[in-house]
Amino acid sequence: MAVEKGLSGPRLRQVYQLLLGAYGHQKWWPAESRFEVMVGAVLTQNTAWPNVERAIARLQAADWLRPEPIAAAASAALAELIRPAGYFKVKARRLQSFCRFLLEQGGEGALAARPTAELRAQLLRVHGVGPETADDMLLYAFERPVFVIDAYTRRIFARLGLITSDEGYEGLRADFEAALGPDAPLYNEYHALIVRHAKEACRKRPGCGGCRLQGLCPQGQAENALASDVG
DNA sequence: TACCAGGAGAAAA
DNA sequence: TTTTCTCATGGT
Repeated sequence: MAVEKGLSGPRLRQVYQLLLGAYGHQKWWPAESRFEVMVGAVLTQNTAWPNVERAIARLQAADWLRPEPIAAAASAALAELIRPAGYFKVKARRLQSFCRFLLEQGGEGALAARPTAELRAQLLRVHGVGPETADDMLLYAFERPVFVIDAYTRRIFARLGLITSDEGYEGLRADFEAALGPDAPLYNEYHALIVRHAKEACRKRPGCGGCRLQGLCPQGQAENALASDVG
């Protein structure tokens, strides 16, 4: 199955169907509550997910997986709990900023009642919440039709020749959303499949010979297969 | 031992 | 305004 060139709805849906056919539904985000999704979004910044899971488990064990104790904690104590996620001093400050914002705003319910654009702008004003983290929260915690552009998305779609690797975050997000139309469940599944595929391909290194979707492989070794699929 | 992983903010140019 | 630097653990 060849993937057509250019970022358009039919082409994006073609890639989506390839991924869905290979991996099935991913049922994301891997969390038990909206708050856990938001905490995970901060902790996963530039960090592998298994390390985030350890940090979340430590928060849970301490009964700190709530905004109140995190907001009120000594930064050093919080940092020690989330140490496995890396960048623990930085992320402790970021988590506290976010939890204080959440409490000041009246909690998750109050945020959930706000229009997407307004909520996104507010999230972006919180220390430690950048575009990708805000969009993770909007899509996975608040089920808003916001497409998350992460390193995996860039790598895979650049490899396919559908985007260039240096496109800005906001422009790229707008392009994906315009091509697919507003559809939160689709964005949810699509991003989850992209991450799944990137991890799947990574496990196949070196060579990716066993990758089930060579034409979408994010690894450089599969460029020949990619070219034949896209061409 | 060296490199990379689901960023973001601050400082420097 | 844009680019570079810093943060840090754990797995491969």
